[in-house]
Amino acid sequence: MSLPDPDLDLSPVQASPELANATTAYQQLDPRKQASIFAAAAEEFSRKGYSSASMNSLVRNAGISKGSLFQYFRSKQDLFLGLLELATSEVRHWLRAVRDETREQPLPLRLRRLLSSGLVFIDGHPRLARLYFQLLQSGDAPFGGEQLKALHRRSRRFLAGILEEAAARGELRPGLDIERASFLVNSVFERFLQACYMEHLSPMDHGKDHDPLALEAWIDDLVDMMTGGLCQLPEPGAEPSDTHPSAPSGKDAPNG
Amino acid sequence: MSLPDPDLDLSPVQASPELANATTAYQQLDPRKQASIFAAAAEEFSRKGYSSASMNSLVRNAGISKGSLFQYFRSKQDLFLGLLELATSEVRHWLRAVRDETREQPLPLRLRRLLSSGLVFIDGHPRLARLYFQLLQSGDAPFGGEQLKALHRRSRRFLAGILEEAAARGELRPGLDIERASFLVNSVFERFLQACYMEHLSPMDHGKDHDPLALEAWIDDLVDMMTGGLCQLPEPGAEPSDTHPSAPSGKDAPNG
DNA sequence: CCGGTCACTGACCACCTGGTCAGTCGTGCC
DNA sequence: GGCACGACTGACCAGGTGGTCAGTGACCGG
Repeated sequence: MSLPDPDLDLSPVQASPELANATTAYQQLDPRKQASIFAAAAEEFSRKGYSSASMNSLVRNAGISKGSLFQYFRSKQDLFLGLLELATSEVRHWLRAVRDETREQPLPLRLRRLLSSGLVFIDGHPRLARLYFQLLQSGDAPFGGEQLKALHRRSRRFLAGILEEAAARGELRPGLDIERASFLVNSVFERFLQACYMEHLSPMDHGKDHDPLALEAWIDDLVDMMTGGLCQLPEPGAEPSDTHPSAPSGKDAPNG
Repeated sequence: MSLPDPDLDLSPVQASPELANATTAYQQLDPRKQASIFAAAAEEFSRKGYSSASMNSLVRNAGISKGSLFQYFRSKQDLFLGLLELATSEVRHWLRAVRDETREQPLPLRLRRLLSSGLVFIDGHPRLARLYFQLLQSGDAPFGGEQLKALHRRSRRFLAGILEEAAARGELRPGLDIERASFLVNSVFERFLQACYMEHLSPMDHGKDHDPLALEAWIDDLVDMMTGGLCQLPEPGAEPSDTHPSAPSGKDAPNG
């Protein structure tokens, strides 16, 4: 393979990731060294979280001395924030690309596309993805809730935009609260993507090593359930409680 | 109120919380001291996470000496695990109670009850809840993924049981995959409850200081969306993409 | 008033942390 | 060769960590 390290996130995106808070010394560095620092940092932070990550261990894995690292980044926090900014901007670009190229498609298809290309992203950038999700949740990041709140808001706004477009096309139930709907979709999406690489979230069978077909089936079902609902379609005025209507329509065919 | 410290979790449940991994020395302790240790530990761990929590700070807040603490608990990990076991068992009891007392009710109502009594639980046991949710997500806990995986599985199994009962009553869409449905419901539930007290998850307006009515409206909408679906009810054979059927039924009335 | 018991204390331990800086080394210029 | 430059190093720093243990003092039976 052309790239010796398949785990080298970012490499398909740009050869030398430019970390935001890096000093000029870092920017003038040999790109391969930049990459090894970036890789070691992403690995360390994404595995241990901010406060448990050790600069000593990071430096050991990156193959540089501690003195150098602190010439490239003023502090642990600087390095972490730079890394995060890169991760979130990467995720943002990917999300926008999928949104734009599916603009004309009906909602269920769009949602499926979003999820499945989310899987592709995670596959290609495992450490960035881990970093991003860890940021979304863990509370030990070195900044107050404001930035986290903004990130979550952006994430929901993104989905709200997609839902609004669907609403404009009449695809949504009339009267649906977009904000709450996007909260729901957001919850399921983030949880699903996390579950796909974090073993302990685990609804899928991780023994099969990410069988793509099985994951696509998951995606189809999740989107069907979100768009079509868990319950049988209520006949107006009829109580669904103890009647057993045999076949209302196609079994569980997607409605898009 | 009768209890001087409203934050004293657990106090309405049992006077002296029995932490699992405590030594005999702890069990023979003055219950008030037990409670103060428990309170300080829950506060410390739930605010900072496992690895960032400091035994020194904990000891200071509990008003005891470090030597004593390590006579009551052999290690930081022991204390943390005991605390977690208590939190999870507390949550489990509460969940089961709600499940049992709503057994005869239709699914949407049950789901609403689960969510709203979840709010009550969080209100009454803020630190326990924070601890529990932190455990669910943060990766810096002092044990491998197996236990976390089991916890998540239990959480999903609980909801799967409720969905199965609904399916037996014919309340669910035929052919619905219960496992995946419970994953979906679980995602939304956990995320909603977290959002209710963690500011940065934040879809609700936290300015209004937990306005119960607004939260109930959220709950109603979320359950409606999950059971009824986001999209308008598809007429079999009709593509909903570019037709604008004006009023399929009641605006967004719950279907349960 | 003694001696024994025992919960309790906090100074202390080895270790690790993020961060620094005097010194080393390779390089290229004169 | 001599020099200056600057990237790089790792021993070092103050401070914090989880954990220990010799010592203290309150209590109690005799």
